Order: sequence, then C-alpha cells, then structure tokens
Amino acid sequence: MPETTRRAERPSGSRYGNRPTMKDVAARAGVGLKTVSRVVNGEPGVTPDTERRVQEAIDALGFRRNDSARVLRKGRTASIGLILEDLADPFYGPLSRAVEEVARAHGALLINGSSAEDPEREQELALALCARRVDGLVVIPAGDDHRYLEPEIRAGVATVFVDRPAGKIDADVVLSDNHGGARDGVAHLIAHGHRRIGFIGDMPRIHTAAERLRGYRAAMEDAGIPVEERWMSLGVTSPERVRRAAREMLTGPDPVTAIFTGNNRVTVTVIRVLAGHSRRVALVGFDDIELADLLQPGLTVVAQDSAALGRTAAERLFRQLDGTPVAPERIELPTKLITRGSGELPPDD
Amino acid sequence: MPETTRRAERPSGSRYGNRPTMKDVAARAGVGLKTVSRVVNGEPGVTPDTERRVQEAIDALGFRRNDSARVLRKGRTASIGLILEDLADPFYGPLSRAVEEVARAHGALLINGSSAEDPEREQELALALCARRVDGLVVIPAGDDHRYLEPEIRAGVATVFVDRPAGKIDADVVLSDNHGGARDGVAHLIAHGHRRIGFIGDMPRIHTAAERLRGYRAAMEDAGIPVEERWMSLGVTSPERVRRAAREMLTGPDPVTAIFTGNNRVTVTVIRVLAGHSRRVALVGFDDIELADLLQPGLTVVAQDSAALGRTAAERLFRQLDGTPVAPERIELPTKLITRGSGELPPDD
DNA sequence: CCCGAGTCTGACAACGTTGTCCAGGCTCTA
DNA sequence: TAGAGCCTGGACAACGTTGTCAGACTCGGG
Repeated sequence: MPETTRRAERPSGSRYGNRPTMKDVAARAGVGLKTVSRVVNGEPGVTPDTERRVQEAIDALGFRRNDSARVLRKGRTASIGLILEDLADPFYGPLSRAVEEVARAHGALLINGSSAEDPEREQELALALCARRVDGLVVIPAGDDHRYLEPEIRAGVATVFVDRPAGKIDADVVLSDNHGGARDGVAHLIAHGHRRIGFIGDMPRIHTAAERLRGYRAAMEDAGIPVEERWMSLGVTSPERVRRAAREMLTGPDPVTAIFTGNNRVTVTVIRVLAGHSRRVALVGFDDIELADLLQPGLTVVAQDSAALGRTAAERLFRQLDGTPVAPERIELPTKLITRGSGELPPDD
Repeated sequence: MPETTRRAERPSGSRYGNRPTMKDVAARAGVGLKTVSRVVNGEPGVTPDTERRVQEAIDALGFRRNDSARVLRKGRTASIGLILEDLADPFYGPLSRAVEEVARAHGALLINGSSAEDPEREQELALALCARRVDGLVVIPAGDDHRYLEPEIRAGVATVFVDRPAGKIDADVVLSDNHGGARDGVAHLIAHGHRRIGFIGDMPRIHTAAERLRGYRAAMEDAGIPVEERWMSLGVTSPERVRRAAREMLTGPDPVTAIFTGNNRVTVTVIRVLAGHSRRVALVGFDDIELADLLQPGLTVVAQDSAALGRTAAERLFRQLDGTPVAPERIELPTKLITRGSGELPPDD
C-alpha cells in the first residue's frame, strides 16, 4: 500500500489536510501532470476538450496551485517586503498603501512589518523577509548600519530605502527635502516677525530629525538670528517629554513666541500644550495632519507627500527588478508649506 | 562538467544570482547536508567543533536558508494574511498593527492587501494568499459571499472575519457593537433635548452601516420619535455626497438640530460643513478621530477600539491554528461614548 | 497509401529543504 | 579487553511545481 506509506511520511504538523495537488488533478482528469500545469498557467498547446476536463477536475477537487513549490522552481516570489516604523502612525498609512498599489500593478504581493524603531528588530525582519525570498525590500531604516544586507543585495534582492538613507552601504534612497522644508517653515515664522523660535524634534540620531534641525539653524542663520541652546529640544517624541520641553521654552524670561515642531507626533502634543496656554504662540509643524484646517487657528504645516515617497520608492524598486542594473541614486522630493493661520500669528510681545 | 550543466538548467529569469545552498555550505565545511541543516535549525547532535566549521562556512558564503523550500517540506508557512479595505484609512492602522503584533508573538509574518471595498479584488487577494499557503487569513470583508473560501477552510486555512460578518459561510467573526453604539450615541443627543436628528452613513449593503442605522432607529423609537425619511441619508462616503446630504437636512423647514454620522470619513466632512454653517448643530460621530478634543467644540464620538478588534481576531486565529478545533463564534466588542462637547449642544430652536 | 510536418501529451529531473534511517566510532562497564 | 549502548554524521527520499525533451497522434500532400 505505497499510497498510505507516502502519506504517513508527511510531517505531522501539516495544516494542509490532504490538499489536492496537480498529480491528483491529473489522475482525476486522466491526463499527464504537465498538462495540468499547462492549463493552470494558461500555456498554449492544450485542446479545448482536454482543458475542459482538467478544469472540471480542478473545480471538483478545489485545487489551488502551491506557490511555495512554484517559487522554489522558478526563483521569483512576486512579493516584496516593506519595513516601516509603525503602521499605526498616520504618516505610514498612505505610504504603505502607495507601495502596495505599485506592487499590485506589477503583480506582486506586499509583506510588511513594523520595526518599532528598533534597529535589531529591523534587521531581524529584513532577514526573515530575505529568507522568504522576497524579490525586493523597501525599508524605512531604524538603524544606521545596513551592511547586513550586503549579501542579500549581491544575491539580487532589490533594495530601496525611504525617508532616511541607508547606513554604511550604497543603495537607492528616496527622501523628502527635510532640510529645505524645515528652513522654509522657520523662515515663514521669521517673515511674520518672530525671532525667538523654538524647535522640538525627534532624537538627533534619526536622519530626518537631524536634517530638520539643520534646516531650522539655516533659516535662523540666514536671518542673522543667533540661536539659543534652550530653544532647541531633541529627544524621544513621547508626550511627556515634548510637553515638558514646550513648557520650558514657553516660560521664564524671554520665552519663545513661536515653535517649529519636527514631526506630526510632536505637533499634536504641542497643540495640546498651546491650547492650555494663555499667550498666543505661533506654530508650524513638519508633516500634515488630518483636520489641521479645522483647528483654531488652522495649523500651518510643512507637508511631505508620504504617498509619493512610497510610490517613488516602489517604482524605483521594480525598475531595479525589471530592467537593466542601475547605479544607486538619491531622490529628494520637495515639501510644501501649507499656511492655515497658526504660522501667521504675530509675535505677542 | 555536470556542475555547469546543472546551473544551465536553472530557469533564466532567476534573481538569485547563484545563491549558496546548504549543499554549498556542506561542501565548504566538509560535512554532510543534514549536518548543515541541523546547525541552521539549532538541532542537537552536532559537536561544537563541527558546528563552528559549519557556521564559518555559512558566514563566508552569506548563506540564508530558503524558506520556500522549507515551507514546501514542512507544510507551514508561519505567515498570515490580512485583507482590509484601505491601509491609508486611520481606522485600519492600529488594527493592522495589532494583528501584526500578535503574529509576531507567534513567530509569523503578516502579508496584507487592500481590497479597496471591491468584492472581486477581495476574492482575488484572498485566493492569492491561499496560493501562498498562508496559515491563516484575517479578513475585513468587502463582499457578501465568501463561499469561495470554503475549500480553503476545509484544507485547514484558519479564517477570522473582522468588523463585518462573513457572507453565506459559517466562520469566526469579531465585531464592534455597532447597533448598541449607534443607539447610545443617538440616545445621548435625545437626552440633550434633540428630536429632529439626522443620520448620514455608508451604503446600506455594508453590514456596519446597516447596523448603525438600526441603532439610530432603535434609539428614536425608544424615545417615541417618529423618524422622517429625509433625515436619513445612506450612500457612498465621498465628500461630495455627504456634503450634499448634510446641507439638505440642515435647510428647509424643520431642519435637523443634530446629526449622527456613521463613520469617521462622514464625520470629517460633516464637521467641515458645520464649520461653515451659521446655526449651531449638535454632532455625534461613530469612530474616534485624532485631535477630536481640540476641535471647537470638542467632538463627541462613539469610539470603537480598532486595535482590540485586530488583536482579538488574530488571537482567535492562532487559537484555531494552535489548539483543538473550535466551533465558529461571533465576538462582539463594546463601544464607548466619549463626550467632548459637540454632542451636548442644546437644540437651537 | 505513405511520409513529413505539425500538434498535443506525458515521463522525468530538478529546485532546496527536512525527516528517516543506518553506519561507524566512541565511551563505559563488566 | 570485549560487548553494549550512545552519539554524531550522512545517504536518501519526498514536498509540489515547472522546463526539457521525446513520443504519439493527426492531417494533408504526393
């Protein structure tokens, strides 16, 4: 009873009940294995009559091609991986969605994972995806050393970094113009008469945070305003820390009359602080926020197009995959200043 | 020259350059194939010295286990699929994140796709994921007929529906208490003196929309208020339609003095309409919104815990996978009325 | 009526991994 | 020192699919 023996050798943890395979379909339809394969893949060279018989067998058995086996044989998985910081962050929703759209247009599935800003977790995830043999990887880096990806890239895994550049390797990267955007935003405040302007941002080891701080400094320098140390606060974006930082620069002698916030999480917290504050303080935030127009006053922001970031990165990825090899490139997308009121408040003193 | 011949038979489209395999590692380390397998999987029965040699070969070659082959052999992929409507919708971010967290805790990866509310696309996605042999599927249904999943479920693919029940099949489902939540929200308006209350919601074929409408009707009936047809508007949640619907019920003789909105997209649009409206109109919305507390007046909402929905569904999924088979169940999570001002405005007439 | 060209079909190997099973060398005890 | 038992290592088959190649069959023309 060889059939029984064969089944018994199946590893016991299998979930695939006894899923029908092409062999089963072939047996039922009374044709050869390859003929079933041809039908399933729409290859030519099958008479309509045979095709119909095979199709009936497929339907009757509920057969579904096993892509693991297919991948093993063909070498391509038609799936790409996306590693981001936190799917629950509204900034990443549209980005992720845009990557998915492009992947879909290329017939690929998207596998994603959150690094939670932990470099180790990023690496773990990236390598797990490589073990899955994804065709490519879109990474929003948490760490600053990506040499661990070198063997993968050499082996043909297309790789594009988004939002922040890769560390210690040469790879495609798609960024917003963080420096220019921050400079514009701060310049906007200066143009409305502010001189004592605060900056609250993320940890300086994060590339975007550092760039935005640079932009802040540049704008101040352009205007000939010496920056005071206590106007700048960098660190984790937890509400507690941000709240404390904002309160500190809003009190004491010579308090700031305006604040530039380094990302959406910071902005939200600062808005709450300002809502409970007696003096009116101007505010410009990096990243747009839903309902920003409905706040009182409307929130002026430096908006980056997160969907465009995702789309550009994904397209770049598939260009690596489809076409001839191209040299790594750095693409910078412009930001846009959207004025809604909060940045146009005059200084109060 | 058998080696050359073997390589030449590789399908030409392969991306895997010449990725090293266990065979290559074994050759380099001077051990057998299975010994490499044992080292890679941390199985016992390898002397420290041999293990070190194998590990060196692995590092030198940049070997990474091919999970496709592994899956083929073992039958389990350690990955689950999530199908939702639109990743860019803030409601789904936390949900997706919660599912991912649970998956991670079980050592599984998450593959996700957006159905864009298109039943056909949902099916296409679900079947593609099944072809990938995901171990399980979390689905936020767009369609109302899921019989196409029957063969998959029979074959052992764990399946849980979220937010809306499955159509025409018996399966696990995790829902919010849409009916009760809407009823509470509307009752809240009634308690503040409103009698002419509008309802703007999504297309009635969507389960959640229908349930919330039922809740609205129930609250009105409980209060003995006859509902007028022109107070209710169901349809696509595009800003244009919602804006028109809101304007219609706000004008004419006997306009509504309060509006209950059926989801976050509708709520946002209605807030914009009300902001440009002369009369003060009370508002309660289904789904919480970031910054709702900072609007003027603060937005009163019926909040559902989307992260809890995702977590509960994913946990249920892994219970199906880990343990003994369980009968399909319907789990309903409570909603929470959060009062912030907009729902407490008195009627204006 | 036969042969060649063309069409359709199926046997077989290979993709890279893991489970089974056995061989050989070692240690420990009597 | 011999025998029993343990530990390590390796040969082999199988997972389900696809590419190759050759065989069988059909049809039309000579």
